[in-house]
Amino acid sequence: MRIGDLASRAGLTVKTLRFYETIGVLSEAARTPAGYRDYDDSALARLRFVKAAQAAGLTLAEIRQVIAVRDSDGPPCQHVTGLLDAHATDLDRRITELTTLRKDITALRDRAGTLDQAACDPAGVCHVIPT
Amino acid sequence: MRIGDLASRAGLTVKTLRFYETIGVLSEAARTPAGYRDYDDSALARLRFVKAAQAAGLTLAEIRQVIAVRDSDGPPCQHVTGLLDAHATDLDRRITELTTLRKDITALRDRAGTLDQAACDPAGVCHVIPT
DNA sequence: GTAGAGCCTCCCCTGGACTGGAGGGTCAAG
DNA sequence: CTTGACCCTCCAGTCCAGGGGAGGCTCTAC
Repeated sequence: MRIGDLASRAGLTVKTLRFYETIGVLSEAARTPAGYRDYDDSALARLRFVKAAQAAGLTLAEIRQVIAVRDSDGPPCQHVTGLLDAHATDLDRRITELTTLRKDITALRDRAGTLDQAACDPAGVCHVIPT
Repeated sequence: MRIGDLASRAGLTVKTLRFYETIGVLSEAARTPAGYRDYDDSALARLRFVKAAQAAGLTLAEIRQVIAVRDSDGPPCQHVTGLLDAHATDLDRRITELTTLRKDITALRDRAGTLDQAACDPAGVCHVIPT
């Protein structure tokens, strides 16, 4: 099938598929005599994996790595679970950070209600944000 | 004071200060006859505000806007509280997304323990990530 | 007078995942 | 035979907050 067919079947754009090829997430396709890319169903399976892995929080660079492991060392399951663990740890950290920031913003917002706008000092730009 | 002094007092780099000037977060400084930037204490106060606003989650583009409002319309307090509210809403959404993703990863990770690595199908790259 | 620290401008680089456009070739239908 | 949809490559830009380094001036201390 041609790139446009594959793109619409996978729910992606043609641009995205060519981009995936350049970064090594999608392997180079066969070509028709005219130079058009010619894909088979394995490409679609590959793209489904890429989408699922992205949904699981993996980056395209990581996904490319996983594919490389699969192609050279066999089942990349251990590598994948390692990535999942790393992402879980990272997510915990980020969620904590964002939750802290959320609380800080709430505190600032609450305090803002008690302030007199006329008392806002130009030197500090705005007293809603304490320096 | 010269740019290096201001940078160390503000806890920033010289590069950062020049960058802030180009994007309009720090106003253009006076120059010595040799062309060196020459700052007064108001620049330090400005930088303190910028850091505090960043810590509150505002982007440099938003901070520049706030400063512009201050310089043309007076106290930007209302503008600032609006930004805080918008960021709070955005944070709530992002925290929800990340928490959902965290749960999904935990589920995948738990399921991975029950899978047989030998049964990992090459066509799907890795069965730890269900497509 | 000379070393070294500090300053200047200018332009490119990063990461992440694409997107847009220019300029041109190919294919199927009418 | 032409129109329009589709395909090709290559270049460049998006967002965000800076960092790196070249090539060249200036200032201070010894």
